[in-house]
Amino acid sequence: MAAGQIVGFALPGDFLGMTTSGRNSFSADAISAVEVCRFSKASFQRFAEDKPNLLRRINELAIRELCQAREHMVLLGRRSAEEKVATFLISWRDRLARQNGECVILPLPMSRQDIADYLALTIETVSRTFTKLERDGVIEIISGGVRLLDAARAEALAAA
Amino acid sequence: MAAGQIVGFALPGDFLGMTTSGRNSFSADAISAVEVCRFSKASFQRFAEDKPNLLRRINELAIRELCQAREHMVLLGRRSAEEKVATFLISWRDRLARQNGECVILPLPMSRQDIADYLALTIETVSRTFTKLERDGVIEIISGGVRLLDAARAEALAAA
DNA sequence: CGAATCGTTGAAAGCAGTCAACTAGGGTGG
DNA sequence: CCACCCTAGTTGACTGCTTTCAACGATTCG
Repeated sequence: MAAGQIVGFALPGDFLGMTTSGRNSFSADAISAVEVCRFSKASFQRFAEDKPNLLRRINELAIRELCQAREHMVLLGRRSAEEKVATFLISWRDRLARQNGECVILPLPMSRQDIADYLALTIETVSRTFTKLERDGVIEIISGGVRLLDAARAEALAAA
Repeated sequence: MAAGQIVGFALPGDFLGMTTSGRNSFSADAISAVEVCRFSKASFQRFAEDKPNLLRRINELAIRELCQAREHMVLLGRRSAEEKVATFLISWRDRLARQNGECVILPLPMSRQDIADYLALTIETVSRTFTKLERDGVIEIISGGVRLLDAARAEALAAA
């Protein structure tokens, strides 16, 4: 599917409770092998019925996602292609780091089209921007991902 | 403050529980006279402690906001200035209608700058787009708002 | 080896941003 | 009461970034 809007990439352990809601269809696709735990909304609700701690936890998750969504709005609306891509790389790196520890090589299992949809860019602009970042010595494009050569510069672009 | 990001406009009765969260500062400003009920997060949490119905209700609110935020992402990333403004006008009209019933005259108490920040446009583009919509007979610009002359066309632009 | 898909690159067009001038209202102080 | 200023909004000319359209490489799979 071309030119959709991707609102996020999930990593192992992530909770996707809020992605689909009635007819407001947001769906979830897999870009690599997945194992999922799935609950029906009703039975989950029954399960959580008398567990205020769990409910509060879910609440916090929703609020966190909401804040992220709002951060992402700023990104979509106010940042250049280069800043978008840099921000994407840095936050992707940080999320991976939280899972596997620090690393210089960033695997990017999603397609350029997915990145484009996530950043509200075209696939061509994403590609060009990757190339530009490589020319500038910020990254090196390798098969299935990138090597982050100049994290400081990337962070500067992301923070901008 | 110029060129910020406005994530929403609140109407009477709206719940702003999720707008500020720790250091992720999103703030709320008033553009007309307001009456607010304010709870500290802690005491509200204590109050809601043993009321799963309330917690679930809050949850639904958060999820609704999250979906709206995602819809808004699509708007910010994928729509032209004209579509953005039309979408803003239509959804603003619908929200007003839910409060006061149908109306042709839409009061716009927020400034052009606010609209621009909400739609991730510049004030000039917002102004030009209003003018264009007026030239095309979709709206008439009046003091403090607009008159919606051709709702169908506006809706078409908004749905696009 | 072809076919297909994904990614890269180039050239051109278009939309929104930037910079700047101008208008209209609203409030203040002489 | 009027001159002045200050802000909000409009409009114009121009630039520039991203998109669009198109061709070209690279990799995979039958």
